[in-house]
Amino acid sequence: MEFKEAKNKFVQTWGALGSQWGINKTMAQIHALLMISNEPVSMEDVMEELQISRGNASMNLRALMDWGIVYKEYKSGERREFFTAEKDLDELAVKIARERSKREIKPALKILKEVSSIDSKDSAEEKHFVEQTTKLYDFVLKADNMLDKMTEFNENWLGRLVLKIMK
Amino acid sequence: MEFKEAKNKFVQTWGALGSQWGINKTMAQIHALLMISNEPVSMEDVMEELQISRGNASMNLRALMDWGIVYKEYKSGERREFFTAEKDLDELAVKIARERSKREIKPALKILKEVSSIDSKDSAEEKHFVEQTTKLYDFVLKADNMLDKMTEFNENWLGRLVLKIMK
DNA sequence: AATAACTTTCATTTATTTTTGAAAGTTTAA
DNA sequence: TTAAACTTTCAAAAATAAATGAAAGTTATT
Repeated sequence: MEFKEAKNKFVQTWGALGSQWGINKTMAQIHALLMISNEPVSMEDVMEELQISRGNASMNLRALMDWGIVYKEYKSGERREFFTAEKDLDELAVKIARERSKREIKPALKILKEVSSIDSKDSAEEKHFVEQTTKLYDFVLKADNMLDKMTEFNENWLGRLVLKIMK
Repeated sequence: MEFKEAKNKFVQTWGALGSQWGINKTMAQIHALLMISNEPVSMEDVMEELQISRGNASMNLRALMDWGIVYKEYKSGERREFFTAEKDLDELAVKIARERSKREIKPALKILKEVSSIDSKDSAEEKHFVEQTTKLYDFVLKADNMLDKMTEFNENWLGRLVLKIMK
C-alpha cells in the first residue's frame, strides 16, 4: 500500500469511528487529517484534501476548537490561519469525555434524578419504576465519574498497576 | 410529577442518551420501557406505549435481542410473545461494550494496523504518519481491552478498591 | 478609508437514517 | 389442512442530519 492510499484509508476509518462515537463524520475526518499532518494545515488544504465546501470546513473546524482538540496557529508573515490537532491521545480522550459528559450525560442525570424522585404511593408498578430509575441514576453517575477521573487514573501509580493487571 | 409523566420523561431521556451512544432512538426507548416494566411486555404494548408501527417494533426488538439485552418470554396459555430487558446494569454495560467493540472497534483496529504498516521510506511526512497511526493503534487497542475486561474489573477486589478511591 | 484576503453564517439543497404499513411468512389449534 | 393469530420483511415515505455556496462579516494592508 502506498502512502496516499494509506492516508485516505486512515481518514475514512477515523471518520467512521468518530461518527459512531458521537462526533460527526467530517469533524472526525478533519481531526484525522490534522493528526497525521507534520505541520499546521490551512482551511484551504482541508477543503482540498477532503473535498468539502468552505462552509463545512469552517463550521467543523470551529466545532473542533470548541471541543478543545484542535488549535489555531498563526504563521508569521502569513495572513491565513492554520490548524493543528491535539496529539496527546490521553489528553484527547479526556477532552472528548469531558465534553460529552457535559453535553449529554449531565443533563440526562438531572432528569433521571427527577423522575426517580416521584413518590411511589402504593402500586407495585410505581415502586418498581422508582427502584429501577434509582439504580440507573447511580449507575450512570458512577460511569460518568469514571470518565471524569480518567486523567488522575492514568497518571497515578495505582491506576497504572491496575491497567497492567487488566491488560 | 405524576407517574405517567415521569415514565414518559424517562423513556424520552433514555432514548436520547441511547441515540447519542450509537443505539438508535427507538431501540433505546423500547429498552427503557422494558427496564421499568414490572412484567413482560408484548409487542402490542410496545407499539401502543411508544406510538410506533408494528414493523418498527418488530425490527428493534429483534435488534435488542441480537445485542443480547432483551429476552423473549413465553407465557403459558398465551399465544403472543413477551419481552423483558436485561436488568443487571453491569451485565448490560458489558454486553453493549462487547457488541460495539465487535462491530466498530475491531474492524477499525484492523485498518489502523494495516495503514500503520506501510514502509515509510524517506519522507518526514510519511514517517510522521506511521508514527501517529501506530500510537493511535496502540491507544485504541488499550481502550478496547479496558472495555473487554470490565467484568473482571468490576468483580475483583482490587478493582473495587480503585473504584472506591476514584469515587 | 478603500481594497484585498480571508472567515463565518445560514437558508436551501442533498444525503443518510429511520419509520411505516401492507404483503408474505410462521406457528398453533381445531 | 384450514384458518386464525401473530411476526417478519422490505420497498417506499418521512424525518433528521449534514453539506453547500453565496452573501455578510472581519481583519490587515496600502
